[in-house]
Amino acid sequence: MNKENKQLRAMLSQVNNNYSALQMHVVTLMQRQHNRRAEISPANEVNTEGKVGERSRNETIVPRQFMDLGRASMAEKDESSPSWSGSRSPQTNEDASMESRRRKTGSTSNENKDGGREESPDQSLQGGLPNKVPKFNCSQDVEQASEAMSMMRKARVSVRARSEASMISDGCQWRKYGQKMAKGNPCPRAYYRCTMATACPVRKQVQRSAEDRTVLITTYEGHHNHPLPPAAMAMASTTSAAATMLLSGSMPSPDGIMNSSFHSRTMFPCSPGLATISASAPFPTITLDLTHSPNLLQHQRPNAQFHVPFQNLPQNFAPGSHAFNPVLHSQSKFSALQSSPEIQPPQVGTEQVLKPSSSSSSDTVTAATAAITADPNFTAALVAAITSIIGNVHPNNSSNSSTNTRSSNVDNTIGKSNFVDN
DNA sequence: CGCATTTGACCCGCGC
DNA sequence: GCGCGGGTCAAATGCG
Repeated sequence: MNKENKQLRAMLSQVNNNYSALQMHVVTLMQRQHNRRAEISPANEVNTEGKVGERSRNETIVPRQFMDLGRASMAEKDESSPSWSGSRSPQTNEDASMESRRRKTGSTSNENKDGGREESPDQSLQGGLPNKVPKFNCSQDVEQASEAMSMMRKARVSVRARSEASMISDGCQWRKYGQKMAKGNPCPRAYYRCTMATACPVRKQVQRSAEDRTVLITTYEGHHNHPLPPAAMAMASTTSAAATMLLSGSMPSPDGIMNSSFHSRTMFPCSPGLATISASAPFPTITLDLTHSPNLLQHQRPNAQFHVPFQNLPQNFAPGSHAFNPVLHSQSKFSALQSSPEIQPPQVGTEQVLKPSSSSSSDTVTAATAAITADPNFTAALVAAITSIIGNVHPNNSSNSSTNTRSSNVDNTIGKSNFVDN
């Protein structure tokens, strides 16, 4: 098991490294494309109104597709830093406006009291994606990146798992800051904030399912701004990747597949019923359902060296492809998808089913993330890693009384489940 | 005594 | 404008 763990960790790290390399590549290409567009923009100004609208729509798509890149680029100035958690970034205008919006009630007494509220959400990714990317120079990019970050803060990853405990352990330390009765559910919803760092913006909500009280629904939001212990890394990476994938696949082009004005849900083909996207505005949410698959081992192949789908992506990367169309990329990896009324309560609104498109566009960050997600081997391996890591680390991770309740429950839920994301 | 949790109050967005 | 519901704050309370 330990040996396997080491292997898995090494692979995970390699995956992240590849991801980082890919990010850099993409950002470089984006910059080139942006510069090119800037050069020809005067010609575009004589377009019809419709064309102009279309163009501006495209421009809003780009930063959101690569929101991580934008955030990372702003967060990290020292490109030589190998840090996974990255350095703290300066507060962005978006944050300031968000904060002022939140605080515009006139009460300024605690304006600076709670550092977390002042924190920029443009932290390194939950789970720590490298921030080693070129910096945006154009102020428009910065603006767009800020918007993207704000969206990232809003993106949520929901994990459904069977647990008797009040909270599943994910390796992080959480402090409860509120509890509310939510409409339509007799069980209260608890609100937690990460306390591993003073200003960590990550929050999570924990609530039992109304339909099945044994199911615990944990919803993560935000990105850690501090290094994570291995035990937390697994879950954080998972949720972060899921959020990234969700957002990269849900760009709100007005005529897009996952228009944010829709309530859309999507299942992953590799594991029907295990992962669901619910992109209902303004908080697109991806749900990872760990309650359906009875036995992880069923999904593990003996001697399986899990395949990392995008390991060769940089070579395949083609700037002229659909690389900048997130919708198409989501489509390219979501195949034979179906709606999943049994996973989440039926939602009012339109359900959209993503259909496969031509495969030539399968080499972007979006596709890579989706590919990881869609790989059952990776998924199964990650579950094993998480399970064993939690088991190993647990004795040292006792500072949070809430997480102490984990033990058997977590092992029983996560360990038996088929974890859907990377 | 210090820290975490509880819980009522408050803020804010949204729909009517 | 008003009410509702989700989310957060912060004083009170509990606990080790």
